[in-house]
Amino acid sequence: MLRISKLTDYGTMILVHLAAGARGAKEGAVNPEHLCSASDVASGTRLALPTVQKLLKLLARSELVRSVRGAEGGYALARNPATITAAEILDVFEGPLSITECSTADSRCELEDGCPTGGAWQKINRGIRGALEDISLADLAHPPREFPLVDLSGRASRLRQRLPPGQG
Amino acid sequence: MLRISKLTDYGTMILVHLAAGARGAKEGAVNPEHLCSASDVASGTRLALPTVQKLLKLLARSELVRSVRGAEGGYALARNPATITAAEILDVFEGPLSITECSTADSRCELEDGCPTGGAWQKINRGIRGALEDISLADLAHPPREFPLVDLSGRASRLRQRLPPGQG
DNA sequence: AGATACTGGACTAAGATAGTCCCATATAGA
DNA sequence: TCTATATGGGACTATCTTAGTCCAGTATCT
Ligand code: FES
Ligand code: FES
Repeated sequence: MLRISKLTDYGTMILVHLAAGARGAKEGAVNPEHLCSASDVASGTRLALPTVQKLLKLLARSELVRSVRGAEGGYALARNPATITAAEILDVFEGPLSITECSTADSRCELEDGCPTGGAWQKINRGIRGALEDISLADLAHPPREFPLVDLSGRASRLRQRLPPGQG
Repeated sequence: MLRISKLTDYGTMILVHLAAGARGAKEGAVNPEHLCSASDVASGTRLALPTVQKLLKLLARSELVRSVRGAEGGYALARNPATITAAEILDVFEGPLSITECSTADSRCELEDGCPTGGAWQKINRGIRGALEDISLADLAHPPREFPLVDLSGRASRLRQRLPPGQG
């Protein structure tokens, strides 16, 4: 149920690597200036290099990761991991697709008139999205810690302001 | 993000039709004895008949719907709509798949050692499932009413006892 | 200049999905 | 008993999506 693609899973691993990899570079403290090359990430995550390259290219086009070209170039997180939400990560890899076809903003559902569910899935979707917006990349990068997986009541998330408009 | 298949969406429409259709048959009160044929459901939901047949066959094999063969036969919900959860519905159509490959019970993930996320998606998945277990088919069948889309804190759902073991 | 490393996009194989169709079986009623 | 009505099980195909690879181009550092 409710699968995400492998690519999204890999992409999350890569993001976590970037979040944690910046730490290992300089004596324990996080160094946002540190750049990881695609090869670095591939060996660090044990994923195939071409796949990592593809995903990093995708990430670099998003707001989440910045890149520096040329020798000694590489990738780094564009923002603090604490301000990157799981919902944003899913948006990058899976697009702004919703749980059902008819709940996307732009697609018009031809069944809507006869549909007896009346947007129930849409509401469920919004609730799930709310939950994902309360989980940050920093949470994902610290597995031993229990992160706050509570409360999908749909109230405004404290991280909401980073989201592009029209995707809720 | 987090798509469910069209078939699952259709299947939910069918279930809602069965839940509501039993009502229309006899003067407003729900009649659990009323059987809907596949053709009834197809015209009621405006879905293609072969697709409806396929989905009803699937549903009949699950615990959610019972069937009567032969002339004057048809389908009806096997249980009260209030005791059927959205999580169960997803299980029927999408199988017990989890949000990521490595979070299913039986599949062993070969990346687990090097995986930096340490089961974060699994926890997210469990939370989402908790939310889906708190939404009943009866909730889905009453769109005007606001149903309780709150609290995915992971505590035991009050409907949990109907779920088959080993899928939480 | 030459090496390094990202950028953009094409491309393919494999798998999942959506939808249809056929034949067998069960039941009710004439 | 015969026939119309329905479900049961499964095969089958076209289409879309996914996963993974590869190449030619561009920017930057030494
Ligand atoms: S199927 Fe599109 S609105 Fe319900
Ligand atoms: S990728 Fe399988 S456990 Fe993380």
